[in-house]
Amino acid sequence: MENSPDPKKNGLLAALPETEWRHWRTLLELVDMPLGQVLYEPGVTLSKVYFPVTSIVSLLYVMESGASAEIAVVGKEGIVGISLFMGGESTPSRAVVQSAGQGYCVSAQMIKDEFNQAGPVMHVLLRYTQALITQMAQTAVCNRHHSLDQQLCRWLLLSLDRLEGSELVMTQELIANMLGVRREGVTESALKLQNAGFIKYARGRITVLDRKGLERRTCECYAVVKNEYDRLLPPRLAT
Amino acid sequence: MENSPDPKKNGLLAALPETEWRHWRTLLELVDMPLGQVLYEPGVTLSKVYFPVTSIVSLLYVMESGASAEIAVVGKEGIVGISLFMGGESTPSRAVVQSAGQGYCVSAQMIKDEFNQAGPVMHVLLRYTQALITQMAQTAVCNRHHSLDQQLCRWLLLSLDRLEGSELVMTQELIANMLGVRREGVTESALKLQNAGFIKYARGRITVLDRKGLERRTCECYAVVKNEYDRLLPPRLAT
DNA sequence: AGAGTTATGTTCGCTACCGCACATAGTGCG
DNA sequence: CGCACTATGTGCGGTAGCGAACATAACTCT
Repeated sequence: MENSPDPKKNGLLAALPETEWRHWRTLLELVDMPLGQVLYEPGVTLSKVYFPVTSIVSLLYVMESGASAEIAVVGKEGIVGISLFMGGESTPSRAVVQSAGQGYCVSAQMIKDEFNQAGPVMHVLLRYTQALITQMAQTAVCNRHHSLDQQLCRWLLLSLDRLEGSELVMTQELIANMLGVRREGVTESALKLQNAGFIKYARGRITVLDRKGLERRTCECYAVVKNEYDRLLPPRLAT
Repeated sequence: MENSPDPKKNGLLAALPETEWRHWRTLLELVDMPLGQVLYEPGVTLSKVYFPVTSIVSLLYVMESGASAEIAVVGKEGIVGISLFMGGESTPSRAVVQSAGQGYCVSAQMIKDEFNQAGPVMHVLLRYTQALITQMAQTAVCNRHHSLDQQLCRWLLLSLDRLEGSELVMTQELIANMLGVRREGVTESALKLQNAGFIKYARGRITVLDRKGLERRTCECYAVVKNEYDRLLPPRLAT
């Protein structure tokens, strides 16, 4: 592909020591990840893992009724498919591309082999997994206690952190699916944010105008998660 | 202590291969775990891990406002303190003994050493961690979509699975704290369950009379979690 | 037995969100 | 241009759970 993004734009790949890295380059396959693509289904053994670079992936659980709820979101800081190295090989949730982009793909066998060498790769992946756990835990807390307004702010901020720029391509309908609420509810909350001058949007494009404003309006959950990611996966002197 | 429970009553300890086991016996220290004991606090580096045997431990997040929400529950199937071997050494949540009992305690250094041998101990712990992740994820889903009635059933069943017998020593006030709801709400839901003949209770003692009844009334979340624990940690030919 | 404490039961007004129905406005495509 | 489609806006009745205040009942300690 003409302009492949640097694999080191993915935080986990960037965290590999130089010796590991030379080996890994050869294993990585760049893939396009279009909106809505399902990376894995509940209960199905994974065959690949993905390191998003410009894409964002939602882990979500879809109920028997068809209603859904996002459990966590993975972007350029992480990896999709932790159950492979955790040993379960599958999960009850589904991974769906929430924001189109590219990522690097590695086969199940390779990631397992690398992990099982029990070296730095393993330790990075485990620290990432702990950060992911914090995100899930805080999602549970937030779902319990916070208003839709606050949750929308949190969600926008989490997405923003995983993108270049300040524009999200994302309909309110989709956001509602992720948050597990009504589309109308998202419309109302989004209006409030727009009227406050924090965002502006039109037909599936949301532009964040005032990040600090969102941070002021959201609940503590965002900061808890952010701090934990920063603590566990300190940004390297990246590209 | 006169009548120490068999350490192998803990599912993870029971899953150790015989060779590991002979070594481990010597590391385990039996401890009493009284109701309300805090095993770790948010952000504090853990110094021990706990393998509950007859106790149940809640992992919960306490908000700035003082409100709380349970993230997951750990009993004789698991271990309290995964952040030690995951590499973070601490978490933003708190671990509190929800049902008094005993457990086995191992120092931080020992569990890390054992884990870092990258053998069967590590693999068992990681599979357990994946099961725990599923529980957290499902808690998030349940908090989003299900009624207090259903959540109470789920909570009772999760506790029941981690105890001998069918009596829980637990006030409605405490349950409300765990679920992150009002005490009055728990009273109302509990009344419905009592009127339906599923449970009976009085002043901090809840007796489950009809487990199947609870299973019928709860949401799918309970079964999802239970199945995942059974899949990831198949019961051995234990004591 | 009596007093204080803890656990549970009940009521009331309030709010956020739901489900539904429908209105409006951009966008793409013939 | 005009039509169909998609995204967003709005109104309305219903309800689950909230916060607060208070009632009752059981257990504890002296």
